[in-house]
Amino acid sequence: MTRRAPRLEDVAREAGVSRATVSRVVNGIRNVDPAIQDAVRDAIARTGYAPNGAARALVTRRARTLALVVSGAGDDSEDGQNLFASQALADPFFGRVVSGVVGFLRPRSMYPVLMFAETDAARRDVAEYLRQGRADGALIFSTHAEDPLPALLAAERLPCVLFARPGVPAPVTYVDLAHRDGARMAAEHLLARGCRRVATITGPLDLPAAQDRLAGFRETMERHGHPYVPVAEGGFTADSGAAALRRLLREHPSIDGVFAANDVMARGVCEALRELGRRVPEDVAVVGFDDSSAALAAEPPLTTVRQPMEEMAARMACLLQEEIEGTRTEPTAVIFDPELVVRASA
Amino acid sequence: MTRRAPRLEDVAREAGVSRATVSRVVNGIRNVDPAIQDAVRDAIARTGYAPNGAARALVTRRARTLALVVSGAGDDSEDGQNLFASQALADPFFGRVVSGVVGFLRPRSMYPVLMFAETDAARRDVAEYLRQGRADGALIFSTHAEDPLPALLAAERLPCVLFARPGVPAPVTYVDLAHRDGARMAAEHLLARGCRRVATITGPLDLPAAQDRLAGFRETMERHGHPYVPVAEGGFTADSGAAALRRLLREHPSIDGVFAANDVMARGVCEALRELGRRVPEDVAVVGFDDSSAALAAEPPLTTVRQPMEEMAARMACLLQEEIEGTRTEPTAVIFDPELVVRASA
DNA sequence: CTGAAAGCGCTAACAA
DNA sequence: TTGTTAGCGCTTTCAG
Repeated sequence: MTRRAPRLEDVAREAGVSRATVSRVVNGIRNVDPAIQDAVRDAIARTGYAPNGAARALVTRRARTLALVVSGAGDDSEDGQNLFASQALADPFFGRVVSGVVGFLRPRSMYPVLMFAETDAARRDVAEYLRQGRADGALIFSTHAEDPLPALLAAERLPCVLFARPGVPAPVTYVDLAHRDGARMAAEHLLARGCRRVATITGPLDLPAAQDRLAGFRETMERHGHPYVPVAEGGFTADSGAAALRRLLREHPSIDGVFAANDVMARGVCEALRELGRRVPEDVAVVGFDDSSAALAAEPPLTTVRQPMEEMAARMACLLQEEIEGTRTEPTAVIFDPELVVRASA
Repeated sequence: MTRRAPRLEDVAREAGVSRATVSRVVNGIRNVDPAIQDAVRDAIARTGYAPNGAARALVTRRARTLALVVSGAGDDSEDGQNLFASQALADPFFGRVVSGVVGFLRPRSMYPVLMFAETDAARRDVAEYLRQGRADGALIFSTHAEDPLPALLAAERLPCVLFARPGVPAPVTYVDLAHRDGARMAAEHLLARGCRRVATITGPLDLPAAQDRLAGFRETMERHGHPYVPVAEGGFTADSGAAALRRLLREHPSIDGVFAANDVMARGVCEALRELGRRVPEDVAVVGFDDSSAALAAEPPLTTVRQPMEEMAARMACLLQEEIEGTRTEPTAVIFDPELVVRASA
């Protein structure tokens, strides 16, 4: 006795009205007699009706679903496909992104579909998924600057919004941070607290964000009379941060301040300093970037440049919706302002 | 000139066959003349056809989508809704789960929809989403034993598979680990390496998994002549692990081995020990549980009981598909075997 | 303000 | 082996 799920028709009969009227009530369209609205709502409750998503999507040409894509730049060298997912999610960055996206979507009864696009095949799958209309658009978070996905989707006119300015220029909407301003804040804070021999550990320099943070930091240091700043390149991982710090100290043993281009590296820096017997912040002050969960997990908690990830991710979803609904047709860029969060490390 | 997306009809005309034939080719159904198959495939390529997901879902009554639900036990006390998502994703556990699920789904051109169910309202939304047929079933990962979601879905006969035996008994399929066996391995390893004053830090004891790990550990210790084992309860967080260790040491200063019921706590234990000037493993050996990313991040890397999360998650997806397709109608339990991974901490 | 009716694009009987 | 056709359940003109 597996009874068929109730349809609009059933509710209509129960309420003594037409399908159209029930549909109007379900979709909150005005111009329906309040009394009838109540009757319909009763009938819905009585029958346990739930509108069929596929039928609705078919006629409205909208899945009411967005894809959340974590995208890399790899080719089809297959192995490590599984690793990509776990590594991407392990980034403390990710939780805040999802939180922001979900915060925007949930009130709209929408939920993100999680996709990984680390190979050519996976990228084609993302495009295919969108073409099938299973998702209306994609929120793209690239781990590499050379990610070909944005261009791929743009070429097919599939709606998408990127996190961060694309490395390969493409007519695409994106959300980004004023990285230079953030780096400036870090520099000024270190100088204000009295640091005079300050170095910086950058992210991978093929990333625009890493370049901008470096440029902003240098700029500000120069303006304050420090034209030469020791620089070491890191890879945004804790180990790479620790290694970069050791390289820096070898050349410049008297460093008293470090700006690391993300919190994860800054945390590595703090650990390395502790091992070397240098106190943070007394001997060396450390400033991170992002204000990710790594900032609080570090010992001591990091002074850092906060990137409002939740709002940025939510805004991405909002921009994507506009693009899907055709409210906006031209690519746009929205740049958020960073904020200095002072904790114990500097 | 926004040309309408090509439909089955267009491909059929292009290939000079009927819609049905194109449909058969698209869906890989036999009994189609190879020559015609080629012609159809050509036509598909020429037109750039992609089957409409909604239309397909409408007629097959299947969305080809699974929900991946992270579920709590909270009520509607609203605040911290956003926190729930980021906290859940911050768990090193999560990356492996997603990796396993995606590994199973991707070859089937399926992708998980990410949902969070930490309040009554959110739980109702999950049920509604399934009732609408926007997803065919749910993979449920509960953070609390008292999670009401499984029972809610089971009552509506909505397909779902749980990670871990439900705290509230319900006729639901689930995947779990032989926790007792895992704890036994930990105990035997500590004893084998010569530890004689061994303590354990448990997870929240309302969780069946935490209870089982404790029981298995005690059982084995007893069998080997250690009827009394100091126990402290933790909360599966690093801080709670460190705190529990300090409590234990206060009562039992000469402890030479600790079994922590997860890696995150074990990591906290290692840090606390280091601060107290005790070496790991020379002074105190530490064994964790899970083999999550925390195990490698710890200093030293943790000896731990591996839980094959990826396989378990993949199996959940598989079991859910069976349930959706009606291949299996009775609730089932699949229990996985743990494995001891020996690293530096014990 | 409400109802009748025409599809949305596809699959799956059933016929040929 | 291929084609014809009847829906899947809903939204949305267009009449009334």
